[in-house]
Order: sequence, then structure tokens, then C-alpha cells
Amino acid sequence: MHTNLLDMQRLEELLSSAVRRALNELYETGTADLPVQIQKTKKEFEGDVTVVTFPLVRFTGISPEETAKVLGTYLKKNLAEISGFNVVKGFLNLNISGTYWLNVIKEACKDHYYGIQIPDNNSPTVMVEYSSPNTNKPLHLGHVRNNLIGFSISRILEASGKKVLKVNLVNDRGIHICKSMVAWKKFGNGETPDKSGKKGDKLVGDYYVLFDREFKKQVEQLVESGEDRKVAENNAPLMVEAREMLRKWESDDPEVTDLWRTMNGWVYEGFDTTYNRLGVSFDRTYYESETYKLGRELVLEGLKKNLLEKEEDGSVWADLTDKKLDRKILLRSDGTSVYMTQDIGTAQQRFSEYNLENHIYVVGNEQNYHFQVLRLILEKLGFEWAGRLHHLSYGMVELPGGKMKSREGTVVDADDLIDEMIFTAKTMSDELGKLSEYSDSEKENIYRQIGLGALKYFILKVDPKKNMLFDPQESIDFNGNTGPFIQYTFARIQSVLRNAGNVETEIPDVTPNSKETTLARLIYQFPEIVVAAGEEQDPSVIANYMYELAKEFNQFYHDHSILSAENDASRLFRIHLAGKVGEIVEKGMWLLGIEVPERM
RNA sequence: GGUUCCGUAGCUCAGCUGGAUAGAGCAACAGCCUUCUAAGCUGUAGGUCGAAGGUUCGAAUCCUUCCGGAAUCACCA
Repeated sequence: MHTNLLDMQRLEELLSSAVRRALNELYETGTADLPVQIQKTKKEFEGDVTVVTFPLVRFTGISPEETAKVLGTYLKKNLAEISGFNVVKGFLNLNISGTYWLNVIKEACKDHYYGIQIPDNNSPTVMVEYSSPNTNKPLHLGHVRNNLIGFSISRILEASGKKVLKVNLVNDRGIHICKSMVAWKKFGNGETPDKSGKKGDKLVGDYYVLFDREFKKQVEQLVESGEDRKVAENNAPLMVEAREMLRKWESDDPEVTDLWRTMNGWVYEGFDTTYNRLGVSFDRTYYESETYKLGRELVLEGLKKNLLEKEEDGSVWADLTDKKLDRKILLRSDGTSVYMTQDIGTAQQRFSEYNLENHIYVVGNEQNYHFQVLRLILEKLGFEWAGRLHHLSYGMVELPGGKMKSREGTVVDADDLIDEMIFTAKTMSDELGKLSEYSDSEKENIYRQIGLGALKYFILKVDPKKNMLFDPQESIDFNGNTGPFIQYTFARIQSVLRNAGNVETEIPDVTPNSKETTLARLIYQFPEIVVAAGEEQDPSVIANYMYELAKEFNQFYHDHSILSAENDASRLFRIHLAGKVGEIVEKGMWLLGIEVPERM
């Protein structure tokens, strides 16, 4: 059986209802609207849980300190779980009995799925769209953040008891793809990934860059010969060719479609490699070439119902001025769709195909406006599920010099980044020399786990909605609040467990000491942390918790010997406690998409 | 200019649904390995929480204004 949430919230609820009862008994306050505030006791004070009495004084009519004392006395007398209390100003700090914490550990140890709710057939379904690359460039650091957040939040939602569909919407069509195609045709001499040994996405990306360079040359030439810059950019021969290519693609020209398919194929192979290395995956991949016509019909229907407006030139608009926003075009004057139109269509397609409780788009914050408008238009069109769309907006990854700029060559390539992280892990591991008895392939695997652990944790520990800074020079730490630190904690625990061998499964009755109690408190919190991370759609909640847990464990490990504990009962208890912490570390890291090594 | 988001230690970040003396890590300095993995542990130093008002018994947290930064406001995606 899974430990259910009602059990886990028992402590808070138990206390708050006891406080209500106490006040009602002593001061006849009634129990309905009492503002009972219960929180974790701050580290620097003694106690486990704190009742804040300031809001209660208007019911008791006595000072906060007196109120705290009265309540403390009552609670200690009437609740077995309370073993003592102290009062600082208006704060009533309660000590929870050792028995209670012992039971928390016992219960947690019994439950293999502790903190994790397994979805079943009746669980609601959530769709998470993430990654969503263009096929004209390789993945870079920005995509890495997107992929890690998308993948992690999917796992967190699964652990919150949702069925999760991870989907990718690949932008495989449009003028940018045609640019790569034009450049390859003109300058490529039939280069392929096989012939040049280049990764497919890199190869195509290089031609995209080449297009841009040659295009600029042409523009400069035209400007020098007296052409207006705007006109030159429009009329440069390469641009004309790219547009022509797009026209041909849209009319299913066989030669163009063929080249398009080939080059996209190269890119997908490259993407798959990167996705595999990052450890992310999808349940379903959508392609814009197959969805870009969706939405048009819905817009026309909306027009028929007078929900949308048609201009004299034939373009169709949604008027959102009543929502304090602008008007948004949905069909161009030539009748073709824009990006928004397609998103209307794909959303409708998905909601008609699946019964979705929620649809999460993991997309950068530069598209905040787009998703705000998307939802409003869907509401306007009368789709009852419009409110179930959610934009998980994340901030930019900036470099010390500001934004990544391809023109200045400051784009941090995803593959290079992964390579560097693994290399650093290898250098560090070899220096420490703890893996000498391992085979080369085992070592490689551990370097990979650590390097990726460092990268993923570094990115996921930051609140998604905030912009973050990545300094390639200073690279990423392996000490302190880092992925390897947490992985190391796990490896240490596994080492202890190996040395312990087989032990009795029954946990003996001991009174936890202060460090053990702190760990019990953290273990107690884990299930609510998972739920909170899911509700807030924020993996950093998990990351911060993991760090706290690992840090606490390391202190415990430093202060107390597990295998040479004072007596057999304590030894056995600590082995189980350490084992459970290890399991939670493993599970928490799994939620972040980070592997944990047995040794490091 | 409109809208949205962000300003916390030298640097990177927590804390933000109001509560105690604002916390970590890195960098600096000083300690701890004959003992379960020192990728660890302990200590020192470092702050007008961008500024000013307001609400409150209580504000880094909520409201207003201002300053500074970012994103966005295409018949692009």
C-alpha cells in the first residue's frame, strides 16, 4: 500500500484541530474560523513544529506569550505526540515525540512507493509538450533547459498520480528549412553525414549558417550598387530561391519534397542522438508539416458565427481589445494560416483525441504573449477546455556576455556541452582515483552519470521562470550544492549498505537522536514535496529538497557511525534509516531525470 | 509607449500563499582523514533584501510610485 496523503498530513491536521479544540474549551471561541498557523520550526530554535499565536490573541484576550504557554500546556497534556514545548515571544515550539518520528521512519520503510502515487486507468491524463525544435539548427543550451524541464515535470506529474503524455512538436517546414536546402544544393557538392562524418543536425545547421553568410554578401553587393537595403534583402538571389523552394514544397514538388525529407532525416538522426544522451524521450512526435493546415477550418467557423472579423482585404482577425490586448491576425489576406492558427488547430485536435485534464506547453517566456492570446482566442471560439491549457514559461539561459548569439559564435551547443561535462567528471574522478578496480566501460558510465548529473542539476535547481546565467569558463561545480554532491551521498549510502550485508528487516524501537529526528522530518516531507512540485510545475522544488536531504544526511554520517553504532538496535535502525534516505535520493533524482551511481 | 517578468552577500541561487536573528553554495581565510567513500564535515568573514511611501501587532514577501534590467507587442515561427 502507498502511504496516502491523508496520513502524511496527519501531523499538521492533528495539531490544528487540537489547537481549535483547546481554544474552544478554554475560551469558547468556536472552532470554525480560527486562524491557526502551523509551520516547521526554524533551525535555530528548539522544536519540530511551531504554532504562531499572534493571530489568536484576539480570541484569547491574553498576550501572545501567555497564549503560547496555555496552548503548550494543553497540547502536551492532551496529545501523546507532543513531548514538550518552549515559547519564544509569540511562537509556541512543540517537540514531537521520538515515537512519532520512529513510526514515520517505520511506515516509510514499509512502503516501497513512498512518496510516489502510481497512476491507474482512472487517473487523469496530462499532455506535456516540450523540446519543439526547428530542423534547421542543432540543439543548444536553451533547448537543453527546455528538455530537462519538460522531462522532469513529466516525471513529477506521473509521481503525482497523473497519466502523462510527453509530446514533441517538430517544426520541420517553413522558410528557414528551405534556406538550408538552398545552401546545400548550391554549395554542398552532395555532402552527407556518412561522407563527411558530421552529425546530421550539425551538417544541416552549417548550411543554414552558410546561407546566411552568402545572403549577406549578396545584400551588401546590392547595397553598394545603390540598392535600398530593404529592397536588397528582399531581392537577393538566394532569398528569391529560398522562397521559390518554399512555394515548390507547398505544391508538393517531388524533387523538393525529396530533398526536404532527406535533409530532415539527417537532422532527426542527430536529434535522436542528443535526446538519448540527455536521457529524454517522447510518447509521440507531431510534425508541423502534418499539422500546419489545422485550425483554418475552426477559424472560418468562428467567422461564420461572428466571433471573428474579416477585413476588406480578406484577412481574418480576433478582436481582443476588450481583454486589454490587441487584435490578432489568424488568416492572411491570401487566406493562408499563421502560427497561431495552427496552434488553435493542434490544441483542438489533441483535446478531441485525448481526454486531457491539463495540457502543458514547455516554451520559453518570449512566447508569453502568444499563449495568453491563444487561450483567449480559444475561449472566444467557445472551447470549454481553453482554461486547461497551461504555458510552463521558462526564462532564458544567458551567458556572461548576455544572450547567446549565433552571429557571434557564442551559442553553446548541446552535444559539446555534454562532452565537456563528461570530460570534467572524468578528470575529477581520475584525480580522486576511487574507481581503479572498475573496467573502462563501467568507468565511462559513471563519468557520464556524474557529468550529466552536474549539468541537469545545475539547470533544474533554478526556478524555471527565472532567467539564469551559465558561465562556460567557470563551468559547473562538482562540490557544494550540485548534482554530484547528491549522487555522492547516494554512493556513500550504498557503500554502507554493502558493508552491512543482510540485516533484520524489522526496525527496532529506538529513540531517534537529534540528527535522526531531522532526517525523519525530511523523510516525512517528501510526499508533500512531490505534490507541491507538481502543482507548481517546478522541478527546482525537488532539487532544493534533495540538497537539504543530502546535506542533512552527510552531517548525520559525519557525526554518527552507522555500522559501529553504540548498540545493535541503533546500528540496525541507522542502516534502515540510511537505506530509506538512499531510496528517496534515488527517487528524487529520478524525478529530475538524474541517474545515481553505486560508487563514485 | 502598452503589457508581463525580474532586482536578495563579490559571484550563482534559496526563501516570496505575510511571522522569530534573511539562508545555502562558489570564491577568501582557519581547522578535521590509523575510524562506514574528504566529490565530505566544522568554523570565520561577507547584507540599508534596487529606492521611497503605504497596509499590518509583524513586510524580502502584499499595494502604490520611482529607478535599473529582460521579454513581448509582425499578414515571422
